[in-house]
Amino acid sequence: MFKELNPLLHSELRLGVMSILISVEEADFVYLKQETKATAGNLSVQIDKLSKAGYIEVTKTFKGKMPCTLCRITPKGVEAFEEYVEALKTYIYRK
Amino acid sequence: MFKELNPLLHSELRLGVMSILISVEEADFVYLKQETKATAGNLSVQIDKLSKAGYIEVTKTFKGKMPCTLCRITPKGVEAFEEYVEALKTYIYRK
DNA sequence: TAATCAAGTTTATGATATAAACCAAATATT
DNA sequence: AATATTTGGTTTATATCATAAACTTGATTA
Repeated sequence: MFKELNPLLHSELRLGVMSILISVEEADFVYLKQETKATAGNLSVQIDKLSKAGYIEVTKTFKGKMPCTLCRITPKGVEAFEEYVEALKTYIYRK
Repeated sequence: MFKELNPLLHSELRLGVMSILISVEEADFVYLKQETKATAGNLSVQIDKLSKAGYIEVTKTFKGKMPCTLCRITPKGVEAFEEYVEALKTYIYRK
């Protein structure tokens, strides 16, 4: 019947971040903030959760002298996202 | 870019309930409980929220001597569900 | 050198999902 | 007939979570 919705992905902001990362494969904090229209604090917290779950990889570098937090999706993250989409379909395209 | 996800529908159980009601147009409490595998308490709370939002209509009747809570989706509920699905697609099928 | 801005992080809070506990009526058991 | 159990729920308590506000650190500007 219905598949379970991974609670880590069933969150507007985290889903937005994952959605971006699955298509671009690398994005920095500032870009993610712009695209998702999130506040910095919220984004920081949610990036942390995705990172701790092993869904994304976070690298802290510098762009010139400014700090720059780079995010990339991991294979585990890709898998989780795809599973989440499959699960969603059981709610949306119910037969 | 991303469309907002109606928080009332962006909840596993409420989405499940709406998903059922959009296809069958009438279902009772017991059926919804079976299909969603929810606890009665949780289901009761979520049905109440959907009802207060005007997304579903709840009628309390009897089946024989046993109480029977019937739920039907409203036009407003159909619209909200369809909008939610459109919004979801901006996260899932991102161009 | 003081003020402002950029890029984040930490903390506080309010909302939310969920289950546990409860209730009332019907049915089954002794 | 009284008691226990089941059915169909509702109410209440709790723990988690999303979010924004407040803070930090270093760079840039006035």
